[in-house]
Amino acid sequence: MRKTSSTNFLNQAYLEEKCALNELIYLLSKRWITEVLFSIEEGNNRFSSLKEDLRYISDNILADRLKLLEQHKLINRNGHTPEVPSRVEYTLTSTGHSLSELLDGMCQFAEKNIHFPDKSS
Amino acid sequence: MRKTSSTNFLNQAYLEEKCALNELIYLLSKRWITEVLFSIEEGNNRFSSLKEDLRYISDNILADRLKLLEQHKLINRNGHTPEVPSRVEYTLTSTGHSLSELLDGMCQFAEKNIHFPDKSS
DNA sequence: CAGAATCCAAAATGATACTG
DNA sequence: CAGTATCATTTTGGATTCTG
Repeated sequence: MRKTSSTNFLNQAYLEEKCALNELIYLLSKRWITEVLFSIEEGNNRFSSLKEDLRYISDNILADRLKLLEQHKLINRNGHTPEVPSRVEYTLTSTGHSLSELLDGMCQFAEKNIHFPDKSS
Repeated sequence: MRKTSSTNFLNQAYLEEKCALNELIYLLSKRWITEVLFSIEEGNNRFSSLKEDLRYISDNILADRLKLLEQHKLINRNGHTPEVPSRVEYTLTSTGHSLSELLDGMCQFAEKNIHFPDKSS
């Protein structure tokens, strides 16, 4: 739960309102979220399959990221079949695919242009 | 100071090593950093000028972001003139300009394609 | 002016145990 | 299988005070 009165919170809100870019970056900055997106794109569309692919992710984080991606309409969640117990499938939406392409571009940019210093700061 | 032994840290390192994209996103996710970049591009090339433009930023954060941008060679820091006391100027490098353009593209994408849910989670 | 140092508040991550 | 709940750890942001 977030405190809606802190300067910390207010600054975040101010920046997100100022430009949608900040909200997109805020989403992407959640750890593992791009990996989850890519992994689903590669065909890992089950919770367990994703967990296996992203070895070091923990349950609650994966669940949270899936929820976030779904809320932003980047993935679809198909489940709720009453017969089979808990069989859920995730797939990318068209927006999800677009984002994935955008990220590919960013990745190329990053590899070409960004010089990464040592992290001794 | 970060603990280099925590799973938290190790996962971050793992992701950054896996793809430069994650390192770029990690940089961009630092609050205010894109605003600082844009503000410098718009001609605010002094510490005080930036502080004025980005009303709610605090000194230490601004200083930290400038340092980060410099380390990544996205901005130049011209100062150290012994005559004038503490007159420092910041300008974008060519990579900084490229990044700014990339971010413009991302911003358009964000405004068009991303559906932002309410934050009641 | 352009920060650096210190300290506290807040948020994100992750380990573990549990559930329908 | 696909999560949820709780808790502790780690990291980040920001207010304030100080300095060459």
